[in-house]
Amino acid sequence: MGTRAPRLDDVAAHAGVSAATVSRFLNNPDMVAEATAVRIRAAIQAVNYVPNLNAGALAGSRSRLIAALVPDIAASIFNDTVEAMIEELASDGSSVVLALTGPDNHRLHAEINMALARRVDAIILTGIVSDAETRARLRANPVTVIETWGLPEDPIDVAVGFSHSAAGAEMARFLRGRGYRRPHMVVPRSSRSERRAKGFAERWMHDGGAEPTRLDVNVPSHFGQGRLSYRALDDLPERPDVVVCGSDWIAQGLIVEAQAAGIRVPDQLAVTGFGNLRMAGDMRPTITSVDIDGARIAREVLRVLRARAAGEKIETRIDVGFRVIARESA
Amino acid sequence: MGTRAPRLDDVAAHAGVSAATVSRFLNNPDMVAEATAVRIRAAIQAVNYVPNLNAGALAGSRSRLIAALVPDIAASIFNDTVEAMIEELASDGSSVVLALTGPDNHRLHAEINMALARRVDAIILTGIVSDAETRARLRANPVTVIETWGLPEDPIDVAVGFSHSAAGAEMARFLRGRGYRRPHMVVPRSSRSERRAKGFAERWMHDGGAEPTRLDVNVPSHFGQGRLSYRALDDLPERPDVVVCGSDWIAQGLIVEAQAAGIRVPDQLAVTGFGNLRMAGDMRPTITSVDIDGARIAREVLRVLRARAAGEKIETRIDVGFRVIARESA
DNA sequence: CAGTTCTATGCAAGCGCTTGCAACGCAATT
DNA sequence: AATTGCGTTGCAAGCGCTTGCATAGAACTG
Repeated sequence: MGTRAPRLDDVAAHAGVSAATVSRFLNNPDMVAEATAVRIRAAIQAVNYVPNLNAGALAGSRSRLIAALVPDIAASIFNDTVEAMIEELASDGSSVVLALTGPDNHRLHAEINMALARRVDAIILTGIVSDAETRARLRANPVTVIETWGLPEDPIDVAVGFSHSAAGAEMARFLRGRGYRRPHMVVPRSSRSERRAKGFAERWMHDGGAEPTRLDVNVPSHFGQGRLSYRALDDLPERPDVVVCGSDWIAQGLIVEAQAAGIRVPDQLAVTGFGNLRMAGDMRPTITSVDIDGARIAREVLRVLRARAAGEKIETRIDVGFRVIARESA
Repeated sequence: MGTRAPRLDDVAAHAGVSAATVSRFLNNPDMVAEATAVRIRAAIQAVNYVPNLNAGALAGSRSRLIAALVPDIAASIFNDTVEAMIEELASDGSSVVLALTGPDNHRLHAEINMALARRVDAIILTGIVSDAETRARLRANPVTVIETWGLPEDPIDVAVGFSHSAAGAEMARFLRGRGYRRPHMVVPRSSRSERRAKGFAERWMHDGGAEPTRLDVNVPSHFGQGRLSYRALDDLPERPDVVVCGSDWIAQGLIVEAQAAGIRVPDQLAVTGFGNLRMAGDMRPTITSVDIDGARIAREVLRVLRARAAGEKIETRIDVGFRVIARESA
């Protein structure tokens, strides 16, 4: 108790080897002979050794720390992805420092500084759009930067995501195929949502439809906005037959409000969401949505990190795609 | 670019002082004279210095890293609290390593090891119940451990939370006062929920009511369970007049399913939730719930950490209370 | 004005680990 | 038998910072 925590030397002494060998055993197990490994394992147990990762990070080139920056986690559409990444990375021996940049990214700069100060092995940006200056700053730094969810033309470093405009276009195709004619969009004020809306509108008009109407809402989007968005339909010159929502929460809120007003979904008004949250499949009616495979993104991120560590070349834009999930609401 | 990253010495040389002084400027600004501070600030700018927190952690006694362990974040009732803690700690210059222990806590041990290996300044447990062995292990370690949300009799170190049984009891009192007579409980399989259910039942019967019926559901609880729970009401010998749900999600799902079945809430069936998620106030009908002030918990956590750092004595059980929020659903 | 206290700074010894280099023993090769 | 090569291990020099102790003036004190 009062005695200092055991160090590598203590383990080494106990096992009758040098500290270097114990270090190798810990980091590159197959560099040490099995007979030695056995003794070291026993020694670690015996002295109850807990390595000091800070010392390791200082001496070595890896900190085994990854910074994940997201706008928020209270009600984020990225939570599944973030959760999957944390689990995936944990299985690889790395931990995640989760930093929140705020809906308007106002803490982005400070959190990037934090990440650099900790010498993280990588910075993962999810749902974050960074200004040119920040992008330049990150590019000038040797740290690995992975942008997820989006798929920018010119990634800072590596991007793992999907094309939002393609997702929007696909939804347009889908709804047109189902016979809808007057779509209305509820668009969160984020550049990703904007791109989806643009992709939707372009495809819709390309296929001969009239320009869709739209309502912009603040981020983070939530259930309550769906209700408000429903009421805002009254202000439209013409009643839409389908409302394309920027998130499943908005869709759910809109459905609840519509039903409270005695409107049947989808008969009198169809609704689609985005994100394919678990709730979407459980709602009454179940919500037609777009699924993004967060676990897949997480796996790709880990793959990129491993490739980087091994010094291999990697693609800089990894498309994980999306899937429109047709359900009852549209 | 190809040149090594600037260090403390570089700043020191540039400012014409010793590295020690720069270190002090960074960590205890008021130990250095203002005139010197000015030069140091300029030097930091000039050489574009980013401190190395790993080196700092190794040399010093603080890592400025806090480990927050939670079961999950995809659909967690703790997200508001966790978010508030991350923000609060960020404002204090610390970052949070978020570790997921899984719904059954199966990764708890591994994640505690990770936290200890990183020499975190504190481990924060939220929504986690640890076995006696783990508690003993943590107690044997000098690290600060803060349990939140719960308020155990005998905290590992410090607890910031509220009495779940009191919250259950208060809900019983509230519903009885509103004239309900046949409550049914939907209880997630977590020890906290269990304690609330127990508190509810005891108070209910103490006040002369019959023993409430109950249905246990798996964690993490979600919207879909609410729907299933509604259907399960048919199996009850007698129809309840109010369903007390272990989370707002369950309550919401149950309401949606009841309405789909043509039942009016609360006239024909009342419902209450727990957690006071933002959605609860937006639902149709708005959901009567119990509010836990996550921001308050976060502030208390920071206060505890600061007090510890300053070597002050602190209470080991900090009750932040709860509030029943009466709304339309019950 | 000598003695005492304070304030601001420097010196240098670590903090606990990683890793390049060298060395050793042993098996395979010539 | 001499040489080469490989698999293991040890040596020791850092990695970049913090902090106890010492010091030198400055600012008091009586």
